[in-house]
Amino acid sequence: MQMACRTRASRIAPRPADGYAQSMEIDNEPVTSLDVAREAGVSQSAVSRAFTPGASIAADKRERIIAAAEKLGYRPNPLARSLMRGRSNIVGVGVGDLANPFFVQTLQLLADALDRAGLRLMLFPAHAGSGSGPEPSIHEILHYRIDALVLLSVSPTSDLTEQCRRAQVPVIHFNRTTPAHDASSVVGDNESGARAIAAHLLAGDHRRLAFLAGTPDSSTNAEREAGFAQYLAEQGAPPALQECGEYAFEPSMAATRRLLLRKDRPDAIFCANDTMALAAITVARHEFGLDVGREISIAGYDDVPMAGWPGFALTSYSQPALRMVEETLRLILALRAEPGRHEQVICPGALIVRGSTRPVGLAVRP
Amino acid sequence: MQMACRTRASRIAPRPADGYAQSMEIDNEPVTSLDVAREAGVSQSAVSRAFTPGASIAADKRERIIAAAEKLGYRPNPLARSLMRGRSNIVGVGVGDLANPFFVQTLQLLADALDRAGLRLMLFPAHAGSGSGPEPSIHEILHYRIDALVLLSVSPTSDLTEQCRRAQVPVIHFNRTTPAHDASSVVGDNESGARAIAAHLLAGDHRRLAFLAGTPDSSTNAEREAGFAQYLAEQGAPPALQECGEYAFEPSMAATRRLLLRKDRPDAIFCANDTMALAAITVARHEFGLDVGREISIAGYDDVPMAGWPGFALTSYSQPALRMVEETLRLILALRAEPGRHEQVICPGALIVRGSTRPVGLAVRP
DNA sequence: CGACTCATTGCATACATATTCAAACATGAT
DNA sequence: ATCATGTTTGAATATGTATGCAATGAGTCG
Repeated sequence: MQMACRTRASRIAPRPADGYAQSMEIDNEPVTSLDVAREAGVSQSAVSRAFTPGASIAADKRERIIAAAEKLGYRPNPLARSLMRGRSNIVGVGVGDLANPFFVQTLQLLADALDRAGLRLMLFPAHAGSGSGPEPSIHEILHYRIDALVLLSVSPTSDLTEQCRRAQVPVIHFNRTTPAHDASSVVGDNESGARAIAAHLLAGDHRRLAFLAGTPDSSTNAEREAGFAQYLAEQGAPPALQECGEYAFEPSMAATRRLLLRKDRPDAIFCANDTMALAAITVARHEFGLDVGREISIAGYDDVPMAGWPGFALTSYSQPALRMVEETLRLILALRAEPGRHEQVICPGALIVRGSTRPVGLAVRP
Repeated sequence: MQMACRTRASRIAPRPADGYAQSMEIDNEPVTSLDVAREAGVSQSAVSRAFTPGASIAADKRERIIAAAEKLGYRPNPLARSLMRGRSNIVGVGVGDLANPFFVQTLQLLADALDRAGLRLMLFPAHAGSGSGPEPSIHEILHYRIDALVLLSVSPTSDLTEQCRRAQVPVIHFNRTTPAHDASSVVGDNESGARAIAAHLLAGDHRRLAFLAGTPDSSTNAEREAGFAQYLAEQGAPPALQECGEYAFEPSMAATRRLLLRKDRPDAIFCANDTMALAAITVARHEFGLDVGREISIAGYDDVPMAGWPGFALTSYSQPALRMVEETLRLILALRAEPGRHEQVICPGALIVRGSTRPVGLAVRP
């Protein structure tokens, strides 16, 4: 049972008698463009123009207004501005699973990038509960006249896609493509990456490969699986065993157990992301006593920071998070000029070889 | 060098000739309360009241309006609503370091909780670059008439605190207290937790304890350090060695090396959070070949999900993230009624004993 | 039936800004 | 000096909703 939380409450001192009220204790009323206009002796329109880049206003007058604004502590009210302009400078970001460190990294980079670009980030949960789709809150977020909607590996309902099209809100899928190619997307080069992993494992002289799959209906999983299988087929290698770990830790532990309990136990496992690979290493090492990197090879995908920890030394194919975020930002800026357009961006990664896979040329024959 | 990203662009088909335009292809113009009013044969005020809980309107009329609204796909424009009400239903959330899994977990829970409460989450980066304080963007966020500002372990500048007070925006510090107690806060019971860890380590019959500190100027670090040191002093144990890991992985690896290279190597390390403890385990095991949990004990703080992974089995003191988020939400709702008030909430955790510390009663004497 | 209360209703206005329009103004060319 | 051209300017209006106010109507009680 949970203990109750301790609480200590207090109040701010009441404001002093009205005689002192002129001292700037509490100025609840916010300062508006009209206040600045009066202070600078100009019209409200002029104040607005002073804060609108490219607006028609004399340079000296602008300076006078800016000075008055700073004196009063004025900033244009973003709500009123958004209402007028029909555009809010807000970007909606839907995130499903923050348990995957790759998306955490992405979110942090995206928050920084948007901030530098002067855009606000509205975060909302979009749990891809199978078939249920994102929460209803996303529909309200659309009404904020957002500049764009970024979905971090979230499957959208067709209803949502339709709503965005009608509201002229560009949708950018991050790390996922849509079957219909009816929206923009920024993804890694999943097929090439999977082929690179396959080549690396075959070169390590492994006999029996396995593929630990992620969420079956995701495009990343489909592409990684396809690239892996195709390369094996091209090289005349037997097809890989397969289990599903759903891109999550616990299910991947179970899936790894199933693989390692087989009579024809695989000697190499390619996991469709790093989280699953970390689970596979954990099970192989601590439950089966295997020497990962010698008796069994395990490779992942994403190259999250943890993959580099000495305890894992995970061979992986990197996804360039920073580059992908930069491309996302570029798309956001480009698409708000042309909402109807869409663009698919593919960012190449690189094979990162570490100790979790057997080095090429050092095969251990029984 | 980074390879260029591949790109594939396409345009949506141009809208059909105007003869077909009445088919609902693109309705750029959003539907307003006035449209609904006309459809339902009422005034605009009535529509507004139909969407305002507690407003004075007849039940049957409300139903008729809701029906008309659904038919037209109407939702009140949140920007206009916020402008009128002087409150936006938006909560600003400032986050410094998402490398700490505890804050990731918190952010996810907070996003869910706010969403269920019908509040929007505006995320902004607040890198606690020593002395520089949060980014300037936070000042603009204040102008959104946000309901509250939640800071996830971020040290605010006094300037920011002052601005929030004047704008009547309640500030809630998560996992950090302010020296002046001039704002609300939700924290774990750091002192008790540190004392529990100390008691556990002493009971394990350790001879030489060390404390791996986090960011020196954070309240969490100060409290955990104080609780740990006080308990040792009370029990007559010698004071702990000390190094600083800054709550981050790499610096903690270096700090652990320094500790383990000493002639008087400690046989137990209490790390001020789990991230640092994972680094300590990694170094002890892979660089010094130590059997963690027998030859050396390592304990952390937070009990993040990774602490439970079999590869770490980290003894830790849990911070109840869900409970803390619930309290934060309660505070948000309470404080927007009384902006001047503030409240300190302390949520107790629990000692979670795993394999990374020597079991009590099984001391290995040389 | 009259006076009273009370819940509804619509009109008008406020929220804080951006932008259209026409007028004012300056500039330069003829 | 005249005209054409182009830049500034402020008044007016628009964005989409919430709400104060007075008026309407329906009951209720005497």
